[in-house]
Amino acid sequence: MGLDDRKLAVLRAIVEDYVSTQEPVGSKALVERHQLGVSPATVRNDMAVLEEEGYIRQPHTSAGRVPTDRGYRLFVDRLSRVKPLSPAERRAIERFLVGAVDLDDVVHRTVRLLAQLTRQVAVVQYPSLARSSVRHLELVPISTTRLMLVMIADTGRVEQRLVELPGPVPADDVTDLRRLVNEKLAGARLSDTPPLVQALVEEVPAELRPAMTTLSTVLLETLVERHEERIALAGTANLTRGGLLDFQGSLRPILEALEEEVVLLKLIGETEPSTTRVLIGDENEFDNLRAASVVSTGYGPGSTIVGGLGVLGPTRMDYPGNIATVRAVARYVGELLAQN
Amino acid sequence: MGLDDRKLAVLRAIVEDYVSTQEPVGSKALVERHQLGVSPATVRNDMAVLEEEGYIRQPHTSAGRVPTDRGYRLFVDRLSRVKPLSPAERRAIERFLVGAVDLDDVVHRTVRLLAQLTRQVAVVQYPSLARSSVRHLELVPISTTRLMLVMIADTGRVEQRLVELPGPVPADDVTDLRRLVNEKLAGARLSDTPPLVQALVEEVPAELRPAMTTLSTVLLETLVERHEERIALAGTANLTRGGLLDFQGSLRPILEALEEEVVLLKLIGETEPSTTRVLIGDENEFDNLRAASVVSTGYGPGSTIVGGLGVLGPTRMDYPGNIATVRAVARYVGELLAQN
DNA sequence: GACTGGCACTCGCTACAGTCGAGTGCCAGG
DNA sequence: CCTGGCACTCGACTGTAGCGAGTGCCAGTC
Repeated sequence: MGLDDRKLAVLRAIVEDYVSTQEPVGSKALVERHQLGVSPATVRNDMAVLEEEGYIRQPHTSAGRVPTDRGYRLFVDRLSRVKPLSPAERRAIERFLVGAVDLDDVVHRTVRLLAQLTRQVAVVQYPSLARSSVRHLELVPISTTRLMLVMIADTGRVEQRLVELPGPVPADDVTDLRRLVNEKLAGARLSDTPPLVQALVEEVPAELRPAMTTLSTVLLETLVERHEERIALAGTANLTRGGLLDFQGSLRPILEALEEEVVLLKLIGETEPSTTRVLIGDENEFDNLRAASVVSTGYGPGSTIVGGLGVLGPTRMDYPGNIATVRAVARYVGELLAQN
Repeated sequence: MGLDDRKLAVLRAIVEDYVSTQEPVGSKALVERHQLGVSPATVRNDMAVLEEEGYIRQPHTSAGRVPTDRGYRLFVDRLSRVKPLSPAERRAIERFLVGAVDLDDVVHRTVRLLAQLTRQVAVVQYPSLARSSVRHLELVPISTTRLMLVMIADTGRVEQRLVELPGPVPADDVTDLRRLVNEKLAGARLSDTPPLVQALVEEVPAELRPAMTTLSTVLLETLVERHEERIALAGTANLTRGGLLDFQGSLRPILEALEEEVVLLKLIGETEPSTTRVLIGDENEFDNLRAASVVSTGYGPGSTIVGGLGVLGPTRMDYPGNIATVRAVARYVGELLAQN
């Protein structure tokens, strides 16, 4: 069944009013606040249709209407335009991100910036190792039987692992190992390394074989197979705005979900094309988040994508504004990464 | 004014009951649940005195008594014995911490373990750089004018910074720089490095001077002066247990405080002797946390202390249990660090 | 056929009165 | 110094009533 333009305008008005007032909106208030050009009674008829179609609902019989998840979906897809950022916001983004000394620093600043601009919970995934290439591998002797393996990725990520060698390895051998490993692996995408590492173990001189074997095990198991993803989070205090009306009274499930890296990664770390993704309420696969919406997108230097970032908040959120902010921040971060 | 033994027993009973039931406790319930050997009326008289002295109070005129912050303080100082951990808890700690591959991993596991055992918010400070020594400094060329400086500390921490060189530096010079820097700084406490770095810049051959100068700036400014502290957090969902009765209805101030690293560091990152510290309610210097208590202690390999860890929860918490758990976990972590 | 004004109806919210009961403070007596 | 008894307080809960925002429906108008 088709909805004519006016019904769509009514839906849009309901969403906008509800988002800003947080109260069910009635037909009378609607015609007063928006130039719909019709009477409340007409609006009521339209509302009845919208309700029948599942776009809005009444919390109680004698209350105004509230958008459903489906209503928000329609609003996002067809009724809203991405708001351009205000100059103040643009300046804030630049000011915030300039002067980051370090990948950690970039991620940290980004996540706080996002939380501050959107007034929601912000989530930023560190550049994924799976999509990084090896820039350099460093072996630092800790003792004769211990090495610290430091991997520097082209995305700026640095990971380290302690390697317990099967026996003592002299300093010269460590130098050889370092050279060999770098010759073979530097520049390779992390996902392409397994066969290379395999080859390394086989080609290596006999006396280095045992050390190289344990080294390769650590490398493959802790860096490649379970590719270590990291996540930064900020703005959880924003969940308490709207005083428990959002999230039907309990922050518990939300806070629990936010503690699970796996969940967050699923939310914002998707591969997908570079479009912005919006998940509304029960579209979400996690029960804990059925009262929340997520706006996320990928970021990376140039047009490649190395990680995701986004915000999470009540379904009653300012979608156009948040979408715009998330996109803008992702773009700036991408530029920042491209410079390094 | 002195409190006799029975009054103290009454206070202890009130604290214990209130902590477990979360409801104001009355005189009748008290004599039923504890073997005090006296009648409710007597208990009432004792309560009146305790209230006058500020150890307990009545939420409403016709309600039972609730401990005040001062009452908890007395309880913690004089009325409670540290609970020995159950074997199950000991096993949990060992099981949880065995198999950590990495300092990050240790800290991560520790903070989750603490949150799980105490059912409170857990906070763990990474080993402080200020109390670490330099184990090794690595310089990785990124381009001819860029280096990645990687510092590995004896505590296992690894920090990296991008260094923009004033001009191109050939590979051999980087090797020289690396050697010089390590000869001078390896083994030094980070806090002792400034004069050493100063000397380095002066001693270095003229052609390396500019590079060494920028290098030393980065080193001193980002690693020594503003000593980068890091913090891990877990268990925020535990704040919602006790359904908003704790924290007088709003998690907001607590969540805000937990987002401020500075605040957390002040809470758990104190120098102090190796005793366990308990901050109760308004003893806390931050207004946001006046409804919360913190139990914290230092940890480190052997008897030295390299960082702090602890838990944060409502003033109505199981102090003896949490103190025991915090201590035990700190001890295990210390042992773990000593092994590396 | 679409829109509008009018009207009866629903139902959550608030205020108010009344009851109940847990808990207290006090006092006289052991 | 402790205890049992007793009057009192006051929050929690219940039921009732009135208010008002908002609705659905219908007959009338353009």
